[in-house]
Amino acid sequence: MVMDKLGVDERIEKLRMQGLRLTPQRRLVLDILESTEEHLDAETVYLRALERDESVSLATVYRTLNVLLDSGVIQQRFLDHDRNRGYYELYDKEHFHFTCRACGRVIEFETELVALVRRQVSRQHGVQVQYTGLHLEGLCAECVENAAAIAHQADTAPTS
Amino acid sequence: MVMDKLGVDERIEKLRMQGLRLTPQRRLVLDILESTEEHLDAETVYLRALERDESVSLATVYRTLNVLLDSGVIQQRFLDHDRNRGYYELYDKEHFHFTCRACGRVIEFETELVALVRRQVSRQHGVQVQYTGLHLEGLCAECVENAAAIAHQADTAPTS
DNA sequence: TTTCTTGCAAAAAGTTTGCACCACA
DNA sequence: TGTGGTGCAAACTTTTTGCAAGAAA
Repeated sequence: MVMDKLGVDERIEKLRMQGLRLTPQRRLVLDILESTEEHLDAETVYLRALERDESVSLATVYRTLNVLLDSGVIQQRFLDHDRNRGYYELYDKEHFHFTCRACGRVIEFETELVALVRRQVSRQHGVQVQYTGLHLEGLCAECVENAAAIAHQADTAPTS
Repeated sequence: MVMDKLGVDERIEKLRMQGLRLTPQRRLVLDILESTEEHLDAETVYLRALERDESVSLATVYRTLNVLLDSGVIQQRFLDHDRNRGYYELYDKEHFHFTCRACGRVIEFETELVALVRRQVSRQHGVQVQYTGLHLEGLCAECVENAAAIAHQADTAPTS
């Protein structure tokens, strides 16, 4: 069974069907998002686009991202807690993110519990859920140890 | 059984313990957040603050909100999907939000499933979860009906 | 009285937009 | 060829910051 991952072509097809033109810039932005596991902010997409086409503009990147968002080909997430900036990624299978507050690493995870939450909320409030954003923050395995060490220091070195 | 809701005084005590000064402005911002069920963006807090003190500045509101955030007295959420702007609310019992995409209404809900998610992710990835953001979007009960009507229209009015 | 906080205004940071030119379909 | 997309620069929105004056502790 093939992943429910769409190829670039299928996404492009999705755009076409909406009467959108297929410009090199759009192809480029799509390809950038297609070829990474990361969640990129608009500026990063722009910088990567520049590497392949010196003449693209940031405005076009933003416009393209919005077009792709509207087409349901990509999605936008707000990952940070201290910086309000959108991050973009392909609209593939549903997954969620854990951000390490110490090292900034992002861990993706899946969970079937979210489906339960949706059902629960739908039933309790009569709503129809179209989007679920679940985002965890904390310390990753590596940083937990460091934090433990720091906490210990703090313990032994009391007032100031 | 009394709610685990903190009073203004307790929050203020929390600030004091961190060596922060208790200015009228901070009291004001805290009181504004204390006396609403809503999630306010910085500008709304500012506007409400102005009603009681003509001389407060937006900069102070932002600075105060950040101080309160750092003190763990309030928390910041990103609720919108199309407008990236921070919303602030008291750090009380854990709850989550559903935003109606049609009318903008925000419904708060609680769920014990989130605790399960945390445990699941902690176990699977060895991380330590410190914050959980869960945000649903969709249509509220009222808007579901309207949407149904609109969808029906779209069905009967095909190409273009 | 010392240090932290405020107000003001200016600057940042992120995103959108008007307009003339350009290129997909 | 015509409509929609692009680049550029300027505007907009949200948030932060430098600095001198002001006020908690």
